[in-house]
Amino acid sequence: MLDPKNIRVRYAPSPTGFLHIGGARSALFNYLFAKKNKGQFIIRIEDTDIERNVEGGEVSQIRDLKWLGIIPDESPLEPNPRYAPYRQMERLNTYQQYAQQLLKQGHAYECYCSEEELERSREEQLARGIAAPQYNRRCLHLSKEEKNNFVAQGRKPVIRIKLEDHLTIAFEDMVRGPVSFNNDDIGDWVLIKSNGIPTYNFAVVIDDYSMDITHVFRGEEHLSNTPKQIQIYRYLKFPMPQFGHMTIIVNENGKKLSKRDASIIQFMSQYRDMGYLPEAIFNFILLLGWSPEGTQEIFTKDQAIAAFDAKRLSSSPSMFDPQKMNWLNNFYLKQLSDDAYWNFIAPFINKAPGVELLSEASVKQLAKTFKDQLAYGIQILDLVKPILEPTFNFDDEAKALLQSQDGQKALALFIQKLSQLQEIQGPNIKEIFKAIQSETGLKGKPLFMPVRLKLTGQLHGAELANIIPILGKDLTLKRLKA
RNA sequence: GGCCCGUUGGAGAAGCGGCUUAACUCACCACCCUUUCACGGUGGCAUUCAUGGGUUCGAAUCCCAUACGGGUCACCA
Repeated sequence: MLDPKNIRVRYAPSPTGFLHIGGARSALFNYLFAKKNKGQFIIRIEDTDIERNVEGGEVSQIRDLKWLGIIPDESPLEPNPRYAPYRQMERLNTYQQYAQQLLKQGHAYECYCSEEELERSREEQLARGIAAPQYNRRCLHLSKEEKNNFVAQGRKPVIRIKLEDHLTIAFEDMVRGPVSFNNDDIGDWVLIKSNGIPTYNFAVVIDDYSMDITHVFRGEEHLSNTPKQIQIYRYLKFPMPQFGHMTIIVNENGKKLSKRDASIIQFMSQYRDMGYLPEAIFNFILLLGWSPEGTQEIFTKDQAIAAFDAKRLSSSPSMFDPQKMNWLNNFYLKQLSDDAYWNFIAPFINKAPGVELLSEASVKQLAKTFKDQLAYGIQILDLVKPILEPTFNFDDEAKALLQSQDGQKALALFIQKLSQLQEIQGPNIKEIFKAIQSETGLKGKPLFMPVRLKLTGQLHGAELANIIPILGKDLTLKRLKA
């Protein structure tokens, strides 16, 4: 029996791939809804497409979800005995049992049509001008003899549902409001495939019922599946959960993000590998298709749970904006303590070519220098390159500065003063520049740029007073004299 | 094509009949800070809510039509 006071929701991925943005978002909103209502969030694995399942799909999905902070109360790895098992391929008996019941009640029938026959019928209908061809019910009233004939031919039947004709199926969608479909636009679809495995639309109903799921938030692509499922609920007299269909996330062309879409990085593991913080991704997808009541944009997990309200889920599609994602990640990065930041950035910066020239303390300093502008972890490699492994391709402006009398004078004086310095520290470097300025009257670009150019090959970059102590006296002088 | 859903600035969006000549955030632009870059700060950026009708004293907000976009029509989920 459904207990309306105990909210149970689920995220039900098929292990045909790794966790991507769309999946993470479905999971997130289900999770928030559960936690907001003190209910349970469940992960169920829909692995009935045995052809497309991939190795490690299930494990990585659960791992990546947990990384994001989306922690299941129940999953194949942490089952509640009352509801286990959590993989559909382990629940085959249950589906079979209900399919037999439907068969007995006359709400389903065996169909022996071959793929070719189905295809032919489809083409015929198309030729007759029927826009949405559907199953022609050829096998609806098969005699025992006809069945035996098919079996003798070695055909294996599927089980199809017998839809109630002319039935309008209406429901209240938690995101979209009232929605209705007519059964006449749907054909008798397959419940159990000829290999004995249920189709998605059948298995979800049985599972959502068996697992006492009360609310279903899923992607818009399932909206037109819902009437099919509701028909099963009616036949089996199961209490229905509430449905809410969230919009899809689209790419910059306005199309649904497909797994093959190269324009946007969409797998969680890729974001993790690139150095995005789980909190930032959590926060980012939270705001994709949902908005809070006020103007708050930064949400911790607990704040998100407290603020979450399914009524504020958007019904128009949203585009994934990598720029805002970067902004958010940078925001969270800046919040990190120095220690936490170092723990985060070390694996990235330690891969930078040339890093071996520096002591760990210097590398730490170097990383810190870029903390405020870093969008994501591996970006540190680009930022650090001019310092650790500069290339010297000077443009005209740079050449002019280096060759000018003022520039050469400033550079020479800098080298001289730096050589005499005992301890290289930021304030000392600043003092040297000040001294040169008062001795020569030079300022601005001619004063600073020659040193910067010889040191990093760039006209832009982090403050010299920060960089030079990191590189140390020897390395600095070597580059300046080169 | 049938069915279903959607349409507020470059992006995410608030707005739910008068308080709106439309919040907030990202991006963009300008200025300030600054040797430069970045960070930070200040300001600018939709007289208009896809279009056309209607309802109303009054509409982005309600209704209808059109256009455009998307989802779905499998023995995939």
